[in-house]
Amino acid sequence: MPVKLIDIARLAGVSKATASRALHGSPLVKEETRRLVMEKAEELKYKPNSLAQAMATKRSGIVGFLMYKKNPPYVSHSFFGPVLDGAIEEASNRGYHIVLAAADDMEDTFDEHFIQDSIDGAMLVSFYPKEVIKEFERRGIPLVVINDFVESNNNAFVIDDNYNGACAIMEHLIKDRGHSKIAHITERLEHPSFHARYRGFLDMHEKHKIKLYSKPYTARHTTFQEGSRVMEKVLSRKNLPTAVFAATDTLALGAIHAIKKAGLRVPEDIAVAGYDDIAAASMSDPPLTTVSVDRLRIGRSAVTALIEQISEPGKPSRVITIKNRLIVRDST
Amino acid sequence: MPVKLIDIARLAGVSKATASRALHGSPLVKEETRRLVMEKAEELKYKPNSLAQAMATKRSGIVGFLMYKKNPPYVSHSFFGPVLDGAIEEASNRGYHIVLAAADDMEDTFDEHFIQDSIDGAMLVSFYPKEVIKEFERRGIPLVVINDFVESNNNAFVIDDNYNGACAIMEHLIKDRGHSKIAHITERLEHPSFHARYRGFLDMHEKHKIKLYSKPYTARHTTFQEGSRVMEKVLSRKNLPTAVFAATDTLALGAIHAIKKAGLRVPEDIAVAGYDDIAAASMSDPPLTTVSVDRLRIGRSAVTALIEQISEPGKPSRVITIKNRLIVRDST
DNA sequence: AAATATAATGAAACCGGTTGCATTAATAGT
DNA sequence: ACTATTAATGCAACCGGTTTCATTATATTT
Repeated sequence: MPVKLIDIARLAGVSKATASRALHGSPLVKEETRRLVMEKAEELKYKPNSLAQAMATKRSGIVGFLMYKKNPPYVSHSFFGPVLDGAIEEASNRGYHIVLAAADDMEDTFDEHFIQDSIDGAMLVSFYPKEVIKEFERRGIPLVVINDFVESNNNAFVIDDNYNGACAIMEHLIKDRGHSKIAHITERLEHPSFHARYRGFLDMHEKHKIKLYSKPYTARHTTFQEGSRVMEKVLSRKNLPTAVFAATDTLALGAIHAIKKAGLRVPEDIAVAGYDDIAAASMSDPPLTTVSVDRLRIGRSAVTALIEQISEPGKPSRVITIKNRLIVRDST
Repeated sequence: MPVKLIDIARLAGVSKATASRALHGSPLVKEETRRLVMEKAEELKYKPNSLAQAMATKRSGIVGFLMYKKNPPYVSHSFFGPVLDGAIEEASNRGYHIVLAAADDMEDTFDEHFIQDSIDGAMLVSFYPKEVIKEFERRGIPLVVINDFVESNNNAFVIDDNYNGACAIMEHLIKDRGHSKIAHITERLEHPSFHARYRGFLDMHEKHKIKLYSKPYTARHTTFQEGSRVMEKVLSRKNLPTAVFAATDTLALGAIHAIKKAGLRVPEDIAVAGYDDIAAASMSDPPLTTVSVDRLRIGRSAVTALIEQISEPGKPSRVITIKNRLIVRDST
């Protein structure tokens, strides 16, 4: 039923080969012939079958956006969601499509029917084990990793400038607001992002010659409840901090909740700063001071980098750092 | 380089045809042959090329998740995000993949390279014009529409039970809390969801014999800022309401912000209820009373329904209503 | 005008599977 | 033992494009 290449070829009185070439602007066809073919194509509203095309060219125009199945939310995650949004936008502009996949483990990742051979490349978010990255490389699938890094040869890594963001927050607390007893609430420090933020936390203490208030408090997950729970632990100490730097906004919002519940005021008694600038950060009471991570840009850059990897196979690995911005609101 | 069907066929000493049939458990092959083939396939870790397979069977195993380009955010939207999450989960369980597309207008939607002929069906979120839905039907592409409805023959519609949710909120405000001056903040009433919520608002007035406080206040978009701005208009009246029913949580949170800013307390001076139960609703101060819309389930049901439409072409249209739940928190 | 170079075209193979139909092997019937 | 069925298998066409290579039409050179 749908119009096929052979249809317009016949109508134009040429072969499939010529028709195909004409539509791709090959210099091998006479200008006159090309016009004729295009005219007919236009007339019949011909659209090439993308599967057949992918089959023949070994280019599907599809890239994968891979998430870890362990812990939903996937795309409704306050970080991944906007990243995906940016990726969609960029992909759409460049004629690519994004297919989503959530896998349990490495084997699963590559068993995924479509990953196997039908995508031109992939983006990895979440915290994938290093071997997965290696396996992509082994199979020669172009890959871009978001917010993680591992030594390798042919990948791109798009990373928020966590260290500088954390430094900015800390200098704001120390220099602009004069704090010197600052608690740090974070999640798994093994993760590069949290680790970099922690390093900023430490280094600014050193730079401004103030001593640590305490070791970091570690939440089990990045949730409001955990932020609240961990903050309660902080509040149970005799010696309270005057400020809290939470490694994510979600944790920060939980912390604010706990502080208010304890009858203290934010920022008068304890100031709170977060990281990410998620939607809820500007809607909280008080609005949260944080670091705005340009997640849309991360997504866009990831797609851009991926397309580069695709079109220049063998391109050496590189790290793309996305700048962020301190947003001072009323919580500090 | 990758293992092809012909490879394992040769290794097993059979033809491609037999190999293919063996792998699909066709009753045409001898048990013994099948075992041999499967063994070889296992050995070489054979994975069929999904594009070739799609090409031959005219089934790609891909479904589209279509969004409107007009107003990002796409997937980071507090409603669409979780819906997509649910869809991912269900699709993943059933061996389907989801490809994302954002289009500007109808033409664009169908020009989208991949939509054309490579997806088995599609889900429509956002507020698509009716003609788009008709066009899908005309082309015979299985379609599921989320949160909208239009008379048609072969589609499924997955819709939150907006009317009952709104009634629940209103009865809570009226009966449990004794309010009788209730303002309604909403967005474009043309949209079926908002319209149904509004009907609930009206009908409960009638049922409980209380008269309307005012006409609905309409925000230009569903944003915190708009919620706040519109609430300020309400607050500028001499005769203040004792409660506000906002058609979305985002608007409700904006309203709370405006109320607090005006020096009034929530819920003591003015109670506020929202709708959706987005993540921020439980993190606000005070935590928001709202209707929990099971967006994950909406996404899962959409995929389930879509797969049904795909496997039973010509199946008549139906509406699938997803139940919701009143969540009473401290804002009322 | 003939020989040679170059521009356009088409036939056919290919991408990697699935499936209709003809054919051969195995089993059943008499 | 010989034919009639039925069970297994393979050949080849097909899905809808792209691309190599041979071939024909046109232009250039002498």
